[in-house]
Amino acid sequence: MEKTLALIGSKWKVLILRELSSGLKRFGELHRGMGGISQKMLTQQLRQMEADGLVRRRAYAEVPPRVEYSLTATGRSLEPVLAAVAQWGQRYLDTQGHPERSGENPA
Amino acid sequence: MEKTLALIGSKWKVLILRELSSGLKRFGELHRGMGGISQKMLTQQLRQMEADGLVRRRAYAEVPPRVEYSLTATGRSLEPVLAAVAQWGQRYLDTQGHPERSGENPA
DNA sequence: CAGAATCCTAGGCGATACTG
DNA sequence: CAGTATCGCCTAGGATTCTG
Repeated sequence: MEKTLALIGSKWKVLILRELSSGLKRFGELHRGMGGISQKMLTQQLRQMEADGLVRRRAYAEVPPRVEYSLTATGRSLEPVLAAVAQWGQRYLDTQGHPERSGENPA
Repeated sequence: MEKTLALIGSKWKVLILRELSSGLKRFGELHRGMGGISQKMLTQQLRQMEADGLVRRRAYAEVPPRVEYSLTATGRSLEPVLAAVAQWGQRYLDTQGHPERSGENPA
């Protein structure tokens, strides 16, 4: 539980997961794909996720460097969980948008 | 999704949720129940969760102050989600065996 | 292009003291 | 007992620069 949170508890990790769930991507692609993250952060998060076995990194020793990232099986196995979280969030926002008078605030 | 993480993304919130899932508790009880949290943090987290509609706070204007916390329906609705997360984590630890990630918490 | 190294700042969070 | 207010450390994380 706390372990899981440590693995994906940051917003960046979740965003990376989402980006990569649509398939393999290069570093710059990833970087551009999710505005607002510094490349330092991106690199750092990716490294951790790689160490945690969620992401696979494939580097090609070419002159213009090319590094591709993709989800491992473990990483993909998170999708249902994230979906559950997302669904709950959706419902939460929904509920909060339609407040029902059920006598919520007693005395 | 990000919204949900904002609501429960911290380890403390999750622990509070767990504590309260076993029923209503007083402040000090909560405080003792989950070692390692400062009362400032506890208060702060509780206030946020209250504002987010996850927790209900009931204060009694008595001479020895008594404040009781419990989960709202919304808070309880998180349980399945948290269970899913916990289950995934359990499986992860199982699969990975003993995942010792370096740089996590150097003693 | 991908990333490592450096610098620097806001603020998260713990510890402590005070109050009703 | 259940907070609030204050101080101060520490590190997360952004911006910038350099390299292969």
